[in-house]
Amino acid sequence: MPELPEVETTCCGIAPHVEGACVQEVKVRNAKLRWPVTRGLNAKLSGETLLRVSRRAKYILLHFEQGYIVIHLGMSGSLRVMDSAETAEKHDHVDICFASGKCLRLNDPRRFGAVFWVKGDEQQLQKHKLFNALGPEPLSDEFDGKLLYQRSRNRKSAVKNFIMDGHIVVGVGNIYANEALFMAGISPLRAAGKISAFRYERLTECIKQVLAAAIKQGGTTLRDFVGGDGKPGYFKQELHVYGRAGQACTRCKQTLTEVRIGQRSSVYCKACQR
DNA sequence: ACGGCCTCCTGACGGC
DNA sequence: TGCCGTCAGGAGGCCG
Repeated sequence: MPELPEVETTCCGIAPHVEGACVQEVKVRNAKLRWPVTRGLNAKLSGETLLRVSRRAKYILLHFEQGYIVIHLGMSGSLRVMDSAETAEKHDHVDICFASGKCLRLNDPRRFGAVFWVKGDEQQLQKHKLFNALGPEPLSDEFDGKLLYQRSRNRKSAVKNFIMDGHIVVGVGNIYANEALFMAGISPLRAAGKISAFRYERLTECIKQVLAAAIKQGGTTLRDFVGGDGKPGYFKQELHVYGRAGQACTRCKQTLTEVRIGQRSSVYCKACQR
């Protein structure tokens, strides 16, 4: 499941191959993604230059003169740069083909992903319903312990849900929420409003650390995002709790506990996390 | 404003 | 071998 590090790595991986490229054709084989793929993309973008690739939260932004193609990978999506002539396989839903003969191809088995057009400049994008209420980027200076502390006052929800709420901070998915809470020694079940400023400082640092480590590791797998051989692999970062329910805590050896918080699997150590 | 649940979808997996 | 039920999971939408 693409988490922020995979999305970031995808952006970095594709950017050198598509920035400055001229769109020849946009092929939509299946428009039924999370939302219908914007109609008329081919007519709108043929002949236009892809100016820049960037990212906001887990949305990948392809900048054009008149607006943005916004891509979300959902749970199972991947983007690769390949020859346009390469036969499309099952779940290859959208191609953005360039005059160079290369294309950007979206594969998404579960179709929780999205491809849509937002007209206008950056200000217009910011005003978009999906972007106007987003919290800061987790790796930015704007995201700090003070912010988490202040915004969590009087909140009764579990801290794990709190840090996964994109209105508070973007890009913290299930895997890294679990890992950061383990690293910070905080129970995922603890009420967000009952955590001290001191512990939020620590949690903030842990979130930044796990994400930065994963992104750094992603840099070594950049080649996976280019070419037709297989699908991009996600990072096999050493995980301390996620997916390890029933196994021994790497710190104290006690058996890790699994609970469901907000329909999501959460694994933690009852001894190390309070 | 907040919290909790629902929904989209398919591959993987377990049971028989 | 095959069929069927079950489940995960990002995150917006909706309801109370």
